[in-house]
Amino acid sequence: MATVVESSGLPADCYSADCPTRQVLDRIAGKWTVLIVDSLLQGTLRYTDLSRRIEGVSQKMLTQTLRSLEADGFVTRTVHPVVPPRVEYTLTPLGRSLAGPVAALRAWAEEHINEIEAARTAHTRVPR
Amino acid sequence: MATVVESSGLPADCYSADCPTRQVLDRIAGKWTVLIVDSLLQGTLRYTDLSRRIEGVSQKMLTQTLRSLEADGFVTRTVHPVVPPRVEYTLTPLGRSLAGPVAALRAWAEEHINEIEAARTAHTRVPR
DNA sequence: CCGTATCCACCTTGATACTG
DNA sequence: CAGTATCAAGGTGGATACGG
Repeated sequence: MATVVESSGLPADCYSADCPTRQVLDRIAGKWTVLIVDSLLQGTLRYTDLSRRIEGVSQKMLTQTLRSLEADGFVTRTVHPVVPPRVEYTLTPLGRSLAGPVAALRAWAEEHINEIEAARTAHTRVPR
Repeated sequence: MATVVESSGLPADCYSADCPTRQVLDRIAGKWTVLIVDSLLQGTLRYTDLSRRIEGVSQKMLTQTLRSLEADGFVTRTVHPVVPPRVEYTLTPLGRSLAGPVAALRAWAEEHINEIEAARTAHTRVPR
């Protein structure tokens, strides 16, 4: 089951769009995905709950992101046939497991953001 | 040193563009950043080395990505004043440390990509 | 060898209006 | 309540040509 690997640690197909890393990166890079997943980590939420919780998201983007998260198996969508409609979104085990690497990334970001901003300052103060 | 946290695990400011997580996410989400960092993990490379190694990258994007990586303190750029020009790129300690969370993400992606693709197939086969 | 400069096609996002 | 439809704006990346 050894995968083909270049001289670096990166699989060869990571230059193409269907590289697993690329696909996951593109997903979590979206403006709303991480916020939605994080909101659902504690439990099921309704559509309106999400839209209130995630400040600034438009109906279009919330729906669109939820739909693709559903398609990828990260959330389940449950429609209760009542009036008024009641639609609930819940993380799947896959969705919950995504929170792991995202948390690692967040930890790294918060640990190193000062260093990054210092570099930016130093760089702009000496443009050339 | 306690940071303000919402009822979820996500810092409150993660709804804004200057949230550390958002900034780092946007950086590594770029099409070329991960490939460049990975290429430089083993050591210094010249501009042309990078362009040959990273198949499909245009001069514009390679230069642009390297410049912003430099501005953020991830790589150093060394110009040797000779003819023909010799410019070398090297990862800083900060740049090398970024490889950690990225590797975690890659490992997760490769571990779960089958599950994701299975979900996609199941979803398209039952559109409604 | 190592870039810069321009132009352009695409894609993502957001605003707005409407509906079962 | 929980969406869909449509349109417009901005940003990202690529092709191409040229320069020190």
